[in-house]
Amino acid sequence: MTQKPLEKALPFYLQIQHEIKERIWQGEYKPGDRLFEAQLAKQFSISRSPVREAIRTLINEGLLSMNEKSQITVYKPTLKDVKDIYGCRIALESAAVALAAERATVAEIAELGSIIAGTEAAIEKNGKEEIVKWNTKFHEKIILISDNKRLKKLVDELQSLIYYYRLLNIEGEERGAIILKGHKEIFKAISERNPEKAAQCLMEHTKEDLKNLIHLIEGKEEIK
Amino acid sequence: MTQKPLEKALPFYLQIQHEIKERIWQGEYKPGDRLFEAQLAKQFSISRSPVREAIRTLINEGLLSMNEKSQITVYKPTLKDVKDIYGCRIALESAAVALAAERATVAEIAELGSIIAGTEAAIEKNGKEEIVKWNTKFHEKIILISDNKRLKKLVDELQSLIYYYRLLNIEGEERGAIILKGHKEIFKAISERNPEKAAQCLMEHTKEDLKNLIHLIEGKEEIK
DNA sequence: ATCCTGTCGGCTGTCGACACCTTAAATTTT
DNA sequence: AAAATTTAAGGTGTCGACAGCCGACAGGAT
Repeated sequence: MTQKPLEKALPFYLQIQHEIKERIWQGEYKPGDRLFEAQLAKQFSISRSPVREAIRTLINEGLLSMNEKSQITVYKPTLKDVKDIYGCRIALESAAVALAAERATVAEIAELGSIIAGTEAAIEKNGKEEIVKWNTKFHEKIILISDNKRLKKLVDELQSLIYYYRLLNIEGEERGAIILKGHKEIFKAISERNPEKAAQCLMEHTKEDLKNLIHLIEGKEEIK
Repeated sequence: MTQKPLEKALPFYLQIQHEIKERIWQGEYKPGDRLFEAQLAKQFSISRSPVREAIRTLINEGLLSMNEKSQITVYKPTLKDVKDIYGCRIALESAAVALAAERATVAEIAELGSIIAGTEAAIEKNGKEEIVKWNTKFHEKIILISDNKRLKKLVDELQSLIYYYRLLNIEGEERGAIILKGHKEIFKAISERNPEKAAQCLMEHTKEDLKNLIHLIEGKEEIK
């Protein structure tokens, strides 16, 4: 009789890591903000060691950056950076969708279908938060179907770098509808088992996204 | 077990990081080998803190891995892993080469040409080490031309994960020639400013590489 | 002999302290 | 008053120590 293993509290350095990431995503720490080991340690009432480790990991993931003088700041994407990241995402995700179109099981295709249904419902209600959630789900599902963990990790990391803009991207009246249209095309191509077409659709869909995003960013003048 | 003296210039944790990476690449630490913080610290005559940091970073880069019990081992790629990694590389590098074909300057194309010349010379001399070096240079140059730092970082990391096999891949009589042929085709496509063709060539070239690599790995039965 | 259980040693997670570097403020010098 | 030099403060890099967890081993009970 197997006994469920007792849960062990996560080590501090992991908890801190998640907490800092959360704060960045929530906008509590803004791009360019400087962070201090000692200060964080005091805040969390722990020593600097776990804080240091957490920071190191986040630097590796790209969410924090360290200059020559070892000063830590919150990652601040430039416009070129956003474009570069999207370039990578397009490359990786279009490869993923091509794989998905080849190897998706009937059940998996059905799941994708229900995600699209969910998106439609969210658009009806005009729940922007929710639309974003379904949108994310759709892309994640495709990567899952492609069954390539390495690919998933890379996309996840890229995604988290521009998490700030996730919500931005459904500003504008028709964004939800446009995104849905793109997803439907991709879905169709997968259903038809047409890898090239699926990749093509996704590429256009994502480029469209990027274009919109750039437009919004330039409008806001928040990054140059 | 004397240690070559550590330079004072870089912080310890960086030196250790490089040293460990080097040892993995040199085969001193083999896939699956376990590493111990305290032991390494003693070897380098420093405390555990910098060692810990170095290990953390290498874990993030994927060269080391940590199990549930926090034990550190050298990354051991599975066959599926190698395939996945190549899948990512193909996606990223073919995107890179397409960009390169669009925006390469005349000077850059010339540089690529001289790299190919270097490869030919190396093949003449049958210098396997050297062939590998030129091969790497060719791929790196393309990525540089594509002018996408993010892409470069991702490819570099993937590359380092299977660094073990860099030499493996030119085993076999005609490998050098085959690789060269692939490079020439890619080069031609870039010269013609044909992104699609360039991407197509690179994809086939890399798939060919993977196929050969899998063959060799399966022959050696070193990883399953 | 087999099975428990208490003990020991090894290893990681965390801590507090200190040395050192950089930057900015304060003081002296011309 | 401006420039140069010293001093102070704030932060990072490194250290040695300790606690908790885990596996190995040994000795006693069945």
